Amino acid sequence: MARPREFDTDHALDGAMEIFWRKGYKATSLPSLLRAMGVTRGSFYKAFADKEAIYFQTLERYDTEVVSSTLQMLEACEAPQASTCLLPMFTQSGTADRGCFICNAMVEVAPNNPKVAAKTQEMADRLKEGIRSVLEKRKVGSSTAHRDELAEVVLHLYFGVQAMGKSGRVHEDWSARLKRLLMEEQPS
Amino acid sequence: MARPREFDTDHALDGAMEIFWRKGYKATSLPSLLRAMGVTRGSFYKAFADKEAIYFQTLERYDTEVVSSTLQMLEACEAPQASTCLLPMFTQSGTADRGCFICNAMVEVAPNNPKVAAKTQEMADRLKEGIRSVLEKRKVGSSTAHRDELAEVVLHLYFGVQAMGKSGRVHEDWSARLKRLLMEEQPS
DNA sequence: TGAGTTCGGAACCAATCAGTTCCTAATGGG
DNA sequence: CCCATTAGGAACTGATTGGTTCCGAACTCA
Repeated sequence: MARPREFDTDHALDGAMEIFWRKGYKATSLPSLLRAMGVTRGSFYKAFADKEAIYFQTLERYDTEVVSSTLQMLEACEAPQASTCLLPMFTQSGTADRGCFICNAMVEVAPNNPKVAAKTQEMADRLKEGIRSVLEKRKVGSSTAHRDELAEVVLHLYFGVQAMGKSGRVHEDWSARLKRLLMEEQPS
Repeated sequence: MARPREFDTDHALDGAMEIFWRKGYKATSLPSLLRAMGVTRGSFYKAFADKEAIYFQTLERYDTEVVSSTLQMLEACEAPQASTCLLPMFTQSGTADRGCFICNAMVEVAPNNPKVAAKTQEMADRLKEGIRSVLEKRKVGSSTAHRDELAEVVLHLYFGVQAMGKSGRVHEDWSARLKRLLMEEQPS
């Protein structure tokens, strides 16, 4: 019944995610957000409550789209060395110059938004689990506990790379670093 | 000549650094910034140009105060194990709940402010040098190149910890992790 | 003491902020 | 075909944004 939407919700959410990801929460004004979504003010408030609510929805979307595909990539990897599977997470080619949305949300939004804080932690935990699984499958490290510790270290390294990457730091050879970190290669 | 300042510039800068550190750049409104500095509008624009300029000055202050004292702490450390010296960087007790100002600046401000990007990279490099020096002094690792690599890894871990800490993640035993990372202890 | 200079602070500025109201257009069910 | 319901969008809200203007007060130096 009644008049149907003229815009595609998923497409609008993608636009919102893109601009929040690129410019951050505060720096994204409502007009620019609407432009990115291809939606007018009236429709926006009818369909998505308000700015804070849609930000959270874009986080959820990042989880189901970007994080999930990363996990699938890790799961599908058949390389003998764990470092080979994990390396794509350290080459920012996929995320271009926007960095990692989770990292941005953690630093800018999470401190004064408990829901965002909880969601980002949940996503980080999913990533860690994916990393842990890669290590487990290849029996990297000397025990389950050791693998868990290595996964935690790799996860923190990932966020460190993402944070520093936003200031334009060039990433050198993480392939070699990961290999040595995971003891797949002797230090030179 | 002429009327002297009624406020202390350093004290005002400290107030500015504190609020930028805690709330970020965009989220700090001018009124709240002035309140934190204990300065009125007129005096503010006469003494500090504008919001962007004073933000950069607080970054410089963070460098000369916080970063420098961290480096001194690393330099003065006489513990036999490098991990013991580096551990304080991973316990957020010093920075409380504000995280690391450099990390915040990298993620929120650097992408659209080249001066801030360059400054944060410079500070990160200073930190890395401090870490490298700690490792060098104790001959951690198998070579100078290997020590440099480990310093780079520890630096990235530091920023990862800071970023994730802002979402409230609890930090577990980095002491043990650092020990094993720097090969000062065998994995369990 | 007077001239010159800077400070402090209130008032003011246009622009922008997120969010609301309200009316018209479009649609599907009965 | 008509009515209930919802979308679209312009216009408007009050609050807040960062920044400027201006003037009297306070001070130093000659």
